Amino acid sequence: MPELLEVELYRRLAEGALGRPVSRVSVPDPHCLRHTSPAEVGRALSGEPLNAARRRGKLLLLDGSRATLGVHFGMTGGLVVDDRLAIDRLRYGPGIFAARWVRFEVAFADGGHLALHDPRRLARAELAPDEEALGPDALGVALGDLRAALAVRAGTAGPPLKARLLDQSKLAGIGNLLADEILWRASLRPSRPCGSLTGPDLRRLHSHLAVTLRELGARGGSHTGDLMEQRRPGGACPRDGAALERSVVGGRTAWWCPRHQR
DNA sequence: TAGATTGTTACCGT
DNA sequence: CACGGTAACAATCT
Repeated sequence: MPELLEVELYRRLAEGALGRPVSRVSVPDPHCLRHTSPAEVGRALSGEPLNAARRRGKLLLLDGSRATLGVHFGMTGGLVVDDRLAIDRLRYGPGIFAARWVRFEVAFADGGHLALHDPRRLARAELAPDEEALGPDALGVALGDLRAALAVRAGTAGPPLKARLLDQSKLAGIGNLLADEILWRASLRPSRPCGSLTGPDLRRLHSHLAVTLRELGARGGSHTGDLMEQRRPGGACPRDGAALERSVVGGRTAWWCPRHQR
């Protein structure tokens, strides 16, 4: 998915859909609904406008007067409002709109609409999502909250740092690309045990996390990192030229520099 | 073609 | 039990 930066773009796009009465809900692919049915979502949202578009981590929250709709975008999901697709340059996605990829759609009385678009079918929509199951949002996270997110039981090494950064219940919004970029900038190995981080390590990680989100947000998304081009076989560290290593951490592919990431 | 992909979750093991 | 690794999900691209 779309990591936090992409979902924030979707949230801004969704603001254009607020205040417009919902006329009906259609769900071309009911597979995308979790814990609910097309009829129930229709009853929950029809007749009233959406009042707010919020985000927590990678979860988009659309508040109606009677219910809140939560949208997860999976790996390749996007949001469409009034036929405008918020496109990410998904490396493995088409980056184009196709009607058959509209999985869920809210039609407004004024003729416009808001739709969940996903070539693959990993995106999900649900009513009353459990927001509290997510950790604090990574965007703007305070040092103390990051420390708490990375805390481990006394006397244990804890999980690999990257695995914890990807754990949405501890810290919400960081995905695979952002994690690699942040760790590369902070000179920390993805496999570094959380429990081994020193005070200076933690402060360095916190500042790089904040700067990375700000910079990549301004550039246009999670795929605009300095490491992105080299995340491939034969890739070299943009900082020191060392051959990048590839490994699996937290169930995802990690690319990192064995020379400067410790 | 085989293998990879910006995510989440059920399940299994320690 | 808490928590991490793994496979599955699904479709597309190199």
